[in-house]
Amino acid sequence: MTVIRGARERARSDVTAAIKEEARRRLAAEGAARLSLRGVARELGMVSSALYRYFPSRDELLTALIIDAYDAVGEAAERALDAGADAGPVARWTAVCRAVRDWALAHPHEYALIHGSPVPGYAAPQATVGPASRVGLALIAVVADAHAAGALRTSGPPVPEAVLRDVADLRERLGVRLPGPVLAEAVAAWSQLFGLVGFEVFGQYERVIDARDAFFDHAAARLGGTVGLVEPEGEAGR
Amino acid sequence: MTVIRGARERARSDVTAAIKEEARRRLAAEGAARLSLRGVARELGMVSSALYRYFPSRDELLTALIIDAYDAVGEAAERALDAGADAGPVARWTAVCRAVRDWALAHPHEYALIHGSPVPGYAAPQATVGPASRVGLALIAVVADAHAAGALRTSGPPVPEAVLRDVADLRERLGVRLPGPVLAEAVAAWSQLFGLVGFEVFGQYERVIDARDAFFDHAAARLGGTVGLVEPEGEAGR
DNA sequence: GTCTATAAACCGATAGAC
DNA sequence: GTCTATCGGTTTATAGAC
Repeated sequence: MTVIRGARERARSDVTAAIKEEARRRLAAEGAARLSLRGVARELGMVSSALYRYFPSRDELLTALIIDAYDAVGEAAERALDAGADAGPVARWTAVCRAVRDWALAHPHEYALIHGSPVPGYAAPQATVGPASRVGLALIAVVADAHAAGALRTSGPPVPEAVLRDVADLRERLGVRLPGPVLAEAVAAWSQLFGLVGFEVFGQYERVIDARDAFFDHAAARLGGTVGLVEPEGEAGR
Repeated sequence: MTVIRGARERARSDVTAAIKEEARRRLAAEGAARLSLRGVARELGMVSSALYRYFPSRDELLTALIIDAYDAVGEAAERALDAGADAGPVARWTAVCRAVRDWALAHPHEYALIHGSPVPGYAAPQATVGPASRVGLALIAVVADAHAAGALRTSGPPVPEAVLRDVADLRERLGVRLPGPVLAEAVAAWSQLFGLVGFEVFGQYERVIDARDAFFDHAAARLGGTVGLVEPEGEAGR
């Protein structure tokens, strides 16, 4: 009995995975706004009504795709975070940024789904906010570790009071040990990272920048510098 | 005869404007991917085939909307550029950034049209590239004027050679007098600006940053600093 | 869980009358 | 320039048989 139920559930999750996979292909072809259950079903050789056994509505399918995308890019960032545990702070920061960019370039339509135009008529449910914050948390982890190691050099104009109040809230919710101004700069850098990535993925660098890799790495490192990251040898010398 | 033709052409441009206006409303309601000539016509009390006298296809209407949007945000940036001619470089830079952000917040769906997900199946024609560069050119103008006034302090790690070759090309095409590394940083800042704006317009700061104005101004000024802008009193003192 | 059939919409684009 | 009518598609979602 359990075996049969196990088998049934495995089959169900296989079909669910196949639906999502096909949906991602359709996403590339027609975009999130026009994603249709019927189109997915047709491509899978199923009939549209059969899909309703797996996803009760088009929006639920969309939500599943969005969560998967956030998780995928978040996981890529976290992998880079872990792999760079022994590297210098700037190199580690840049590696996390690179991981985000590489994922985005490899999955432009899923990137558009989570960082492009909102889908009209669709409101993201609460279940997406956790996965949505993974990249930001990975970036903050780099900064927090650098801070703990004393490899942080804050500078620049003072952060406005109102912003400091916001990040004090945020710091408590995230449980991160980081000076307010640094956390504020990290949030700014987080959003600016997606400016760099978005311009490249959406084709705005066409006929402007060809050396995309070098350009990105340089800009990402620069961004890390804005947050206060310095290479470890900077601790003593300079 | 000329009077009649003049009157006719004025009527024609009035209808064209009404169509675009209604199309912008539909854009907000259903997004660019689902924008339909039929829907616009219905809302205007026209019949769909009548629209084809003004726009030969849905894509042509989309192109007109895209160009209008680029021109609108570009004009806002240029107005801020001109208004800030007497201000310090950082203040002027921040004002141009603010103009872009304010326009985007006031016209989120048009912003999504030009800086959100590409519309599937639509390829932007050459006619959009001029208007698309206006914001970037305004930002570069701030930097170029600051450079001419000696209010630029370059710093930071060296810009990669390959990137310098790209911007050398760009500099020639734009006819701007600016050191390569500075132009490279300006391009990076240009894209990062749209990260800041996009996060706010697309709702990613929800429950993260409340003091949006202060946060943006601070981040924008910081961005200007990355490019090398300094307040004029920095020339002598410090 | 998958099927057929169906309701009640929607779309772009064109032909041809006026 | 606007109309009717039309072609040949598309969609979400449900009812009910198997």
